[in-house]
Amino acid sequence: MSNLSTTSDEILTSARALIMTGGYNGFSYADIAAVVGIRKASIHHHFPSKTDLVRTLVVRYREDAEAGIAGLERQVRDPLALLKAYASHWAQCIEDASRPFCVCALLASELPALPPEVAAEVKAFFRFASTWLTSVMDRGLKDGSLTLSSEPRVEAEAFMASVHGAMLSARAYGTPEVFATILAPTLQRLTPTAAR
Amino acid sequence: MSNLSTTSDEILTSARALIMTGGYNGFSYADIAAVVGIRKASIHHHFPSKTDLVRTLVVRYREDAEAGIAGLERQVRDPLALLKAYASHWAQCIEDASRPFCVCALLASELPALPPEVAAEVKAFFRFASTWLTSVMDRGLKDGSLTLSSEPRVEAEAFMASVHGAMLSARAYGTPEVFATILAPTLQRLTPTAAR
DNA sequence: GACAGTCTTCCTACTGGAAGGTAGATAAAC
DNA sequence: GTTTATCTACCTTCCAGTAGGAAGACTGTC
Repeated sequence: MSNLSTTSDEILTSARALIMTGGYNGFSYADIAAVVGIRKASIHHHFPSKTDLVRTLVVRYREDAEAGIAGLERQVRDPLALLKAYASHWAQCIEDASRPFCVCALLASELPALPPEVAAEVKAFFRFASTWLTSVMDRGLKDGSLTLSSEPRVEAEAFMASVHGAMLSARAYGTPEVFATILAPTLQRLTPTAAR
Repeated sequence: MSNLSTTSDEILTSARALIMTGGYNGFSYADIAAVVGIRKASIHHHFPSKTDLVRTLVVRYREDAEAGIAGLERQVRDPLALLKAYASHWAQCIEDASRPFCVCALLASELPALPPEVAAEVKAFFRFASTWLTSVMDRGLKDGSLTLSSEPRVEAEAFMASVHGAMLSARAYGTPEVFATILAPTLQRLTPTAAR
């Protein structure tokens, strides 16, 4: 059982990287086969259809995100610090080019053209991220560690939009630093005056 | 000469709509042919390759945007009002589903997988939008009609990121109103205290 | 004003390759 | 001896793109 799931993991990993660069229609089974070193047909053994593959990948992506957030919450308590950690996590992923774009952000942009099963999982990712960020904003409002100018839910949506938009700009300009540059004033604005 | 360019315009218009829903690899010449009512081969007469077609489309898209902005600048002088007009233009496009997504935002997300000629034009669009927004922020800073918490250029990038991110969220949730909800606090923050 | 030649636009018919996916065999693992 | 993972070989459909021709519109010449 030790490496029983290794091949399917490799398939998912390479598919994730390929989606991150070109979206759902930007890769094929042949591309994955070339990376993993197996034949196209073997991929169909693990994932009967492309829809299965990408749906599984998005589910896994969300589970990884949930685990990452849970781990972060264990280490960091302060709401502002949580938002900063989240932003700098992405800043690092973009700057070292390891994960230059959010899989679900890219898929969401193509949402109307996606198989319904995949679209549903992408929407679920957005709901998860929104729920978490809203809870962070809520805690920040209650303990005064965040300065909100709107309801927590609206602040959460605005924050997520900034992250996704900043990601897009970093890609468009080809300058990863733009991400951090854009996020800085957003985080600054959420910081209580006393802590500045 | 009256309708000499009509077919090529129809091709560009339908291609734009198709790109807006599924990106560069989300449509084919066959799709356009079905919409316009001509054969695939006829499209190649107007646009020899798909790269030509999409490059032309993006150039046109930017020219249209430039003309739209120029028209807006003639009608509206106040920087804050300009930003509000820009935001509500998109809010309307998204809500009436006429232009549910920015062509260049979608293409930018697939940037690494795009033909270089197309990628270059997409980048040019981002530079144009950024330059214009920076000039608006600059004027707002100088005449005091905007409250900036960073340099004009950074504010401009942050504003553009919010617009693109809000667009994405509206699409992901399937709720167009989210766009305006996210932009509201952004515009609020830029409004001078005296004018609130 | 008629004719000839050219240009524009669109057509049918086709090509080579890539797409997602299937059938069925093989061989090792449990 | 069944299950798992992989293979070769193949299928169908779709893709971008090409060749070559038909029909009409435009243009220059007599």
